[in-house]
Amino acid sequence: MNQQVQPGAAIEETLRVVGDRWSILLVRAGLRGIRRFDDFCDDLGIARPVLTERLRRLVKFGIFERVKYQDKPVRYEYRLTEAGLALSPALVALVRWSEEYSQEVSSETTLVHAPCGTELEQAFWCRSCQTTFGPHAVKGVGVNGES
Amino acid sequence: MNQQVQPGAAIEETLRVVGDRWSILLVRAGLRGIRRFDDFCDDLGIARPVLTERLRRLVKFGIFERVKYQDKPVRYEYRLTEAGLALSPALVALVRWSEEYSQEVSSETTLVHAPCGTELEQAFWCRSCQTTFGPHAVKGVGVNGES
DNA sequence: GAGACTGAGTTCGAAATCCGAACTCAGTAG
DNA sequence: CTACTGAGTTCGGATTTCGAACTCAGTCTC
Repeated sequence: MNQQVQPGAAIEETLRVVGDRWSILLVRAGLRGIRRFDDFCDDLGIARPVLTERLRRLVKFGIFERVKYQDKPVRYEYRLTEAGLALSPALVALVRWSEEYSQEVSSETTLVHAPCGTELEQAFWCRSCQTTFGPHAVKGVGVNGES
Repeated sequence: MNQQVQPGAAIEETLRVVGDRWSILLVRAGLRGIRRFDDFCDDLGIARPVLTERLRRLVKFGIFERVKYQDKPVRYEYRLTEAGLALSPALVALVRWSEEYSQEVSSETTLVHAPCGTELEQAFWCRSCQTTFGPHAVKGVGVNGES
């Protein structure tokens, strides 16, 4: 008996969709070009029933779409939608974090700025001030202006 | 039969720590200033045994630290470490995403640049080029230079 | 100094999830 | 006719999660 909307409840909603061990990995696989059921299955080592359920949910929330790619035996594949692609900043942030802080894994991949190959930094950008800034200068503002 | 290291396996490792319905919410609560067991409990509506286990794990992975804040009855609270704070870009990315794509939740909170109050944008930053850029210009580079 | 309260957990059984392995079903290839 | 594919579904058992109630040390109130 609860569930009153907290400031920032949106993220709760999001995590209810994407906040399990697999969904983000599925998005990641999607970004890597994986589309077919069995390929997701093999790539992630996810159990089939779970994959079925997860894909269905991600489709329902508009992150993947189920597209027929063949008629004779009717076959569908799963493609990231625009909303799905838009999750990539979050993914990148997680990859960056794991590179920096995750112990015990040799990060054999680094993210770079494609044109020049320089390792990227992630920052927030204020259009008014024309500056980048870190997490310390971020603040949440509610409709009624509460901190 | 499995578990060979994929490019970007670091994120798997990270999601094993942080990729459940609660951990990210706990970090978020930490960022909002919540520190005590019962407060986490009330704020998130998480079951107590799960909270116990989750906090223990997050401490083990260096995201929270358990700090004694009182002696008489010995009491501990949980504070975000630097590594924990460093998760905020990922959090912000998720909040931004939910603001933009999550249906059915009125986002009553927006993230802004604290000094000026302008709504923030999230971008990647290349130190060499002195530019910001979006996800399209991001590329992963392995130790051996594979795409 | 007896009773109520607090904060930080534990213990418990019931319910929901996850897993691996085997099965289905339509169509295709030889 | 048999073998194979891709995309699932069905199954029983193992693991997690849940809510509610209990513990335990110390404190506060009278």
